Amino acid sequence: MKEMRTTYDPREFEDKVYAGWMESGAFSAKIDPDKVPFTVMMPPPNVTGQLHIGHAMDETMQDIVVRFKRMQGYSVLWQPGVDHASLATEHKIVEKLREEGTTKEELGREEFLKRAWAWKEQYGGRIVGQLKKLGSSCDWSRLAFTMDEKCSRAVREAFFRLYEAGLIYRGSRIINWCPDCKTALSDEEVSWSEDAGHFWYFNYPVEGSEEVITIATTRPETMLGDTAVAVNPKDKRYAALVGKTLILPLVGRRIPVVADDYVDPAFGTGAVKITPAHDPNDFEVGLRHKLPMIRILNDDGTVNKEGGEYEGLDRYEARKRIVEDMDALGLLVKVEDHTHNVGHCHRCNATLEPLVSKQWFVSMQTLAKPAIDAVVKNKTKFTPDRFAKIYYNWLENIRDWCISRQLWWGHRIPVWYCEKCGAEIVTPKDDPTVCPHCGCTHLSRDEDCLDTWFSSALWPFSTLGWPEETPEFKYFYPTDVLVTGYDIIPFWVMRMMVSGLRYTKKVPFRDVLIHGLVRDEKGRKMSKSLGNGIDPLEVIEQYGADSLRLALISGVAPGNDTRMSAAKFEAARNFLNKIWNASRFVLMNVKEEEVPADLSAIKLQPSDRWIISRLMTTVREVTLALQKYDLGIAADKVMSFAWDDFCDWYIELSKPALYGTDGERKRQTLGVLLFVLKNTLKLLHPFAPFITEEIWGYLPGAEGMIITAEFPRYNSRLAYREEAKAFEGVIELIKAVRAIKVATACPPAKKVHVYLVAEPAQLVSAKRLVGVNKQSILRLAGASEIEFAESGAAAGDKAVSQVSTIAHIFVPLGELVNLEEERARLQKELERAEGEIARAGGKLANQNFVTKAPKKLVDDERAKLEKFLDMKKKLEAQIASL
RNA sequence: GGAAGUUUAGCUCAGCCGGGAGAGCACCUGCCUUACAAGCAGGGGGUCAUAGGUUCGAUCCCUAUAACUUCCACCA
Repeated sequence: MKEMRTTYDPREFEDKVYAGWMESGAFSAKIDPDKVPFTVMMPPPNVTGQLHIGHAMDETMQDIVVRFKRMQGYSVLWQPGVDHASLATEHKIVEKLREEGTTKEELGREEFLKRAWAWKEQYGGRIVGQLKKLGSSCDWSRLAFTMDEKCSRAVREAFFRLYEAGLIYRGSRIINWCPDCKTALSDEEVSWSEDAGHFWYFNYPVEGSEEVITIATTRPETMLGDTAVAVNPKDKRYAALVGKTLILPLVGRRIPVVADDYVDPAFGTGAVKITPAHDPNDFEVGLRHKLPMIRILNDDGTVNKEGGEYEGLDRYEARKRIVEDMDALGLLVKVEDHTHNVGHCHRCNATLEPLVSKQWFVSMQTLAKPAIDAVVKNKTKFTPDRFAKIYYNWLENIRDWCISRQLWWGHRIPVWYCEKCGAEIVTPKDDPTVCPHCGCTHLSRDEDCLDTWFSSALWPFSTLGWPEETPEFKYFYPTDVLVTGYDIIPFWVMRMMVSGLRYTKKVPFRDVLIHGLVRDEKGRKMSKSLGNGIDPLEVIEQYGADSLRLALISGVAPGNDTRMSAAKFEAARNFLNKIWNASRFVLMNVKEEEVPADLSAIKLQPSDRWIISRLMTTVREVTLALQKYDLGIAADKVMSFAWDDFCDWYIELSKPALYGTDGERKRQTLGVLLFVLKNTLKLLHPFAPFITEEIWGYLPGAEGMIITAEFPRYNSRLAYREEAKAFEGVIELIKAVRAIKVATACPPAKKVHVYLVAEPAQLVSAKRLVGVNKQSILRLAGASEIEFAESGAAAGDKAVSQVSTIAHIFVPLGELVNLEEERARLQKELERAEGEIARAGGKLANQNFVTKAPKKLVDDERAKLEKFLDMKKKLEAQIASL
């Protein structure tokens, strides 16, 4: 047998262990009619992205669930994949081109796409390697890409179906435009921030009079596109002006004064300039009053030919010039500081321009209804369920989804236009060559791409081959659980639900497990600009992947944000070191011994039954917690069992047997140690897969790999309830003696003689329990001898005592005892007992409690009262004897 | 303006069905006890944000208040 290294060093084996899993085929999903499928779709990270701590948490949670289910015997498919991330990726490539001194327009579409694919090839594998470092047990042979053939086919089909149903339309709307990325963005892609700006007050002269109307604006340059000024119909100040015509300064355009409820008379001057082409509200006003829409900006944010003399200026330059010019004309009334919410591009952070533009939209309202119903009817459940409310909130207030992007990297919109008759042609599969309306062969394809999320929305079934009814689709769909952060609900969860129900008539997943954000130790979001990001790969390098995983889930409640710091990684690493050494200890003692293979061949001692009982309780708790996706609680239960019960108690208790002369007893104890260790490792495996697999390889009689071993099952025959409870008395006894020694400043190395005085009724069982465990008790309590006596007098005058469940403990400490301190200590004990008596007595004196509370509780209180009354009596006697 | 969340030990956070408040870290006291000092043993520390209510009984349920966080809306 190989020897384990003396220290836990994850770098030593993690890569090797992962390679072993890959080789074994343990990750590969199989269609097995005899098994129940369990499917998880990995949220596809950006293909050229890098693993960050948020991914690490998301992946860890999925891997825990997947490994648990795999060990439970399900036929597991964890489908991995990567996303083309249209805007993010294109943005990076454009950046690179800029560094090279060129642009995508100069390159042209074809050449640009070549560069993009090359970029994807260069960085596409990076994230996959990083996921492997983390231990992700997904089926890599099925690695999907949102732009691969399968997914593209699904995108095409989905678009076709929606188009045919009239749910995709093309129209002019105000959209969020990023002048840097030169594309439209969906509402969800806008990030808002409070920016310091100004409020400029301008006078617009009334035609044919000396009168003026004062408006206020935060974006003076948009006045170039003004086609009206609006006031509230109830506003008496302006009533006379409604219907009059204004002369738009600098431009000279004649524009009307209109009355519209949209205007708040109390805000600003109560008169609003209306720029229908550059503001969503103004757009609505424009529609209501049939105002012209004049777009004044080019795609790059410069003023277009509508701007007259301002043409070609950047929007901010134009703003400056216009304010100066208005001032020169005496039409600038005043300037105020003003902070307001401004939309920014979530990719490049440029200030967005709302502008009117022709885009493709999906009408969401009819699609949203089934998605709401499915959650109402519990076909899909959110964990924690409060996120269902967030989900409803979104879907109930949904607006149409702008799906076209002025990008090249992505799924090109599958719409062709006939150059002759102008017909729109959409086909489900093959590209059209002839116009079905006029027979013309001059067709041109729409230049734009689809929003990345359009393909992501199909992920749960496009990866399984939909629209084909593949065996995979039939077996693995619908999927079981989707794990993602709450920030992705509107982008992704919602849209998958909508598309899943629309195309497959089924919910795409039965459970949605939502987690929070990983923050830094001060609770701040991690960001590049703050430089407070934690690189998961560095953590893996320093502490190992298992430590990272444990740190990410322990002590975290579902859906809550969590703070990460080196302290947490260290704590996790320390725990794993404990496991490593405990295993090493067991193995060191096994050596050449013939250890019984299973429990039935072992004559179990009280301590054996106690640890097995604790193991069973833990198995039940962990299984339950995992089924409820309470991963933090599950990890906590395994860890405290492993450390507190197994390491600190059972291993210590077992030492006398291991170091003793009774070979049979030694082998039997080793049998129990191995049994408990194996089960502990299995319980721990979903959380810390590497170390458990590595140790598994050293264990005698451990067959195969732990990754495919069966997850421990609760066995009621091994629960040993009564015996375990009785054994707790031994633990209490040991603790009591230890406490006495510390409290009396007895040197740890000095062994004490312990006398026990038991109640006659308990004497026999107490003697048996103490007798069987005598050597362990002596060792753990630091005692030289332990014996039963008639009374405390046996311990002599200067004895210290403690009341415990099994017996009243007396320890003679001779000259070491400081009588004053001992009296104070006992007095404190007495006060505690009296407090308990008062509490229990008070409760029992309450007639309402006695009659209305459950009988068991009342009985328990009575028992407690008696116990403490007895304790009080003994303590008083002890104090009196000092 | 709408919605959700949080408030528990010095810090970070757990706490399932209402029935004596928990962990890790930090702190204090001892220990290099032949698996582990990344460790062992013992210990101190909490009006469970505030005020009401329901209940025999509330950290937990209800109402209100306060503080903080996040998402949505986006008055030019």
